[in-house]
Amino acid sequence: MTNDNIPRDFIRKFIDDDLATGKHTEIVTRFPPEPNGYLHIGHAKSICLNFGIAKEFPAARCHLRFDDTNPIKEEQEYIDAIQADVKWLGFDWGQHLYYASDYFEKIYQFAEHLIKNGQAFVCDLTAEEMREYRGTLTEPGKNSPYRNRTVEENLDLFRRMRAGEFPEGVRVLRAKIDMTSGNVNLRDPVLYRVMHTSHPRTGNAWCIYPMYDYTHPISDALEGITHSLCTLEFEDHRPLYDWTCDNLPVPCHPRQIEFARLNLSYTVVSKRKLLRLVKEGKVSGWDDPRMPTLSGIRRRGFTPAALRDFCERIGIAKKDSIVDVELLEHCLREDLNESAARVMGVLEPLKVVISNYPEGTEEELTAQNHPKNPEMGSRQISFGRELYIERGDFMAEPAKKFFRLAPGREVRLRYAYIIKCEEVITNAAGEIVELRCSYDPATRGGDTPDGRKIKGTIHWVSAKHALPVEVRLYDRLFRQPDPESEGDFMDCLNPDSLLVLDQTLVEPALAAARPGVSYQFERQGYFCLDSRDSRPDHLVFNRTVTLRDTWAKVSGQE
RNA sequence: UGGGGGAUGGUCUAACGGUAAGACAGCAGACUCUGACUCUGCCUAUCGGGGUUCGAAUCCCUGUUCCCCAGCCA
Repeated sequence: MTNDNIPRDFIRKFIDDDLATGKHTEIVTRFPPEPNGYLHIGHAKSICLNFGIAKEFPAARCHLRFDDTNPIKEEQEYIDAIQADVKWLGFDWGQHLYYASDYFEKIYQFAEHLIKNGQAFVCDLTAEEMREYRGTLTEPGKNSPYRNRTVEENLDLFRRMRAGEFPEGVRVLRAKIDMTSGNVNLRDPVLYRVMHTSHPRTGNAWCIYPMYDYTHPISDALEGITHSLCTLEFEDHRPLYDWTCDNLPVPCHPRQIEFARLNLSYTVVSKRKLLRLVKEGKVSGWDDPRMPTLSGIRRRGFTPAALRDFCERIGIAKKDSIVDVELLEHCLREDLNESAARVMGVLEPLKVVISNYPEGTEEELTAQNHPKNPEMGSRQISFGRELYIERGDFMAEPAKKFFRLAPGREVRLRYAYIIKCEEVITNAAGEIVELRCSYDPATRGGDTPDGRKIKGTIHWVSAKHALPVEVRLYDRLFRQPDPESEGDFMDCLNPDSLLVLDQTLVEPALAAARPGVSYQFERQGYFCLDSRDSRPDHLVFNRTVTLRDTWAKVSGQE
């Protein structure tokens, strides 16, 4: 039966009921993107819902259908990218890949059916006139003067629309419903408009294209969709969805159910706004690792498993909400903590010379690839007289509760030795440029045979063996939790959302890193190779997310 | 009286007439060769007012408040 681990949201309960009452014996959902842009994390919620249901229920499937009814906005590039994103998220539509454009002929015939039944008419009102006739939210509209054309005239005109006899904008096909309806969507909505535009899939076969409200229920019905899930703003459109199914000889009448779209704190999730970020150069593109697009977060190092877990945890409801990004980060850390191999990388290096370590010698030490998972094995790391540690792991005048390196203090070098800071070397400007330390040969591997407690353990790299790389540190794109609410969202962009470090030194083993594989730089965070800008002679790593940092919280408060 | 939909801790989600639950965040502590992970404990909620009931987040009335809708976009 169904998976007990998945919470029973109201949609799944509807489906449970439909199965229990025998209304349906199989369940069919669909994910219906318009190929006019890239998928973002909001789409992930819908994908996980629709494809998730298909996976959970015994006889169920989910279709991927492109809602390609507006050729001026749609491109093959997006069709390809969307499929790649859905696959990456871990879902499979099998043979069920569809396009609304595949149904154009049927949709057209249905339109003639409506005309013949006196339920649709060709209207010559201009766009502006139609707006005037539509009325307002509080005042009813009035009938178009063309509303009473005969069936014959409508049929003739509509066929000539199809034949390309009219320029764009002069004639449309409208449903004949009710111009006085409180629901504006029912005030004789447009069904077809003329567009002398080539379509990515149908080419120049058509110069009239059906509208979403008319196309969607037909597409759903033709595919045998049982539950047509969409976002809240389509709630008002449901009467039209139902009207369409009720008045056409379609094979079934799917049930449209609406749920709240995903909003995330400190980010924007709307194609229009994301497009603006791209167009105004605030980010490097749709796949900028700071973007909430699937291509962006994939490049950033987010994992499909973390995304799926996230989508499951946020639930499905009808309440407008803003989910805390920290939940997303939590899901990510939880997944990455399990799977990422540990490695050492020094983001901002400070040179350390081990004064009592014999010059010209080096040795190999053993480091665990994952402390909680021995099956991931271990590796050898080189140790020598000259090392680099993180600048932030040394304080000339240590703050209270700071238990890393400071003058006269001891600290453990992870998997290596206990060292003690003997001398601090500064340059003419007074900046610390090097530390002279001594090491305790008895503590090889990091153990303390005498039982002494060393509170601090820090990461390091061997100066001689370290690999210089570029590292990109990302922070949230916006400074406000809800950038969409207050004024122009562009005004609260975080100027520090990207920090590029070019002095970073990492273990040489990272030369073999590949995109899509995450590493934990111990004590720093999770990183992955950048799939776009990294080159063999100039590796670029993206920081996916930091580790939780209690110390930053403590020290930041003082 | 335009139409449609919502209101449960800081955030998200459960409970569907019977002890308001979980997750995230936060706080305090334990553990630790990652100030990570893990573990323990704590904090904080039913929009207001009336009713019905032995008993209401849940049912009724009323008020408040938030969101969506006037594309030949989806």
